[in-house]
Amino acid sequence: MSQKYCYQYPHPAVTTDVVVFTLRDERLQLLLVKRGGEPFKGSWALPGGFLDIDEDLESCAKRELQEETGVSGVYLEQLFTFGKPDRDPRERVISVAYYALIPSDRLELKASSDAADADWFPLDELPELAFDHNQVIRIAHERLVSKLSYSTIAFQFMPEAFTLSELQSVYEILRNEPLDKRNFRKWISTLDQVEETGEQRRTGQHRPAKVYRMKHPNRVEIIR
Amino acid sequence: MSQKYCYQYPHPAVTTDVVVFTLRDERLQLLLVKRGGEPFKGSWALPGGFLDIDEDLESCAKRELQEETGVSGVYLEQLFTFGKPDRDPRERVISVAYYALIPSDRLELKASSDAADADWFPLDELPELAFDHNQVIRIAHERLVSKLSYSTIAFQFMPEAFTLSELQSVYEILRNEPLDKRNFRKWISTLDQVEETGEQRRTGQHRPAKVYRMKHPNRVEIIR
DNA sequence: ACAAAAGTGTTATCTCTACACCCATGT
DNA sequence: ACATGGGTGTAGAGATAACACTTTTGT
Repeated sequence: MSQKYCYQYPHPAVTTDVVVFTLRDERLQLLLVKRGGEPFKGSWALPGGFLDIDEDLESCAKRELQEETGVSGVYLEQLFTFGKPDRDPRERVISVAYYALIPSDRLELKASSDAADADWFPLDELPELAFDHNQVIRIAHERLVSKLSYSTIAFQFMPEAFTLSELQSVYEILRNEPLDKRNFRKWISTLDQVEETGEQRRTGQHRPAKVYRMKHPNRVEIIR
Repeated sequence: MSQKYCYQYPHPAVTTDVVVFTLRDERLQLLLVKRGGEPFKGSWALPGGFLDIDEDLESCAKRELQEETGVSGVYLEQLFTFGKPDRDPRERVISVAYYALIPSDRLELKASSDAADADWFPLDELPELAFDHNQVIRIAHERLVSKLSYSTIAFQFMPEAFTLSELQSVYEILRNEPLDKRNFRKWISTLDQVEETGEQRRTGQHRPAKVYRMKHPNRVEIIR
């Protein structure tokens, strides 16, 4: 095995890892992959991998996400860079962590991927994780929760078309508390971020709900 | 010149850069160093340098800060990681940027340092900068301004003992607008972050001001 | 007709903002 | 005695939170 890339001073390896959130079965869940190689072979870990030498950091995170899940075009944001000297037993590794939000209608995992096995786990039922990934997840969750209150980031969990009750349910799951329906709707209308599609959704033996879409589906607005 | 550190795959270099803010002459200023070597020799740049292979990222930022300014024990927070493939002409360099806040009574620069020349520049009178450092500074400033409104980060600019008028002046400089004295003091008192030292400051021909200190000088609290 | 979620306004409470005068000191 | 910044409270406006009934559909 050749060692052909040589430097005057030691260089760390650089990876990106992605914390992929979704809402599934009324719970906040995230994507883990089972490691196929050492170290931590057989453990669950965040999807991620080494940075190509000519690749932008965000491109690397997007590529990993695409390779593991087949998903692209979702909300992705840099989270934090982790670099404790001993966080990887093989060599010095700096990990630039990102987090992503996937709408609940796009969470079919690509069948065959780099990682033999990938699956969704509820945030409060995580298995033991490789590396410092528990810490990465904790920080990603804190960021997500705090962004809830001053941005429209939660909209990134919504499919293209949705009802206001569905949107309210997303906020209730994320904030883990019931919200008042009238106040919620008043608040949403002040945000000026959604519009009626004109469609209705008839589901169950009750009045049909108006269907809405986001005015700017790819934008996360800072509010208040 | 030997190239003795070899890897199977190419590795980027990793640096930390630090955006050091202070308040000086009633203005928000930041610390720049003049580059002594190529590339961008003679240009002003952020203090920073290469990560030692067994060094934690934050330790590296602290070390650079210490080497350039002689200052330690100040507020330091990771900002963002910059990694565009062409941001350094020598080789691929990933820069983990931090920002720091220095109290206005500790800004004497160490005379002899790595960087031959180091100086404070008002944020709105910056020279041309090396690398992508203009972008780094822009993002650091945005972060600082946004943290102003939901944390006690501005207190990190204060010396150990200060008057409420001095504190108000800090907020006025940072927010670039005058504030109402009574409302400001009411707000400060709801934060429950300062206490009277019992001392007074007699300066000029007017009533002396009560002197305050922070209750938790090293903590930045999330407020509101 | 009834069950079930959709939809819709008003009032009370709290928070935020505007605003002006007396106080203690140095000269 | 006067000039200077230090120190203090109240009232109106705006924002937030609490709260219940009617509508439309499927069975």
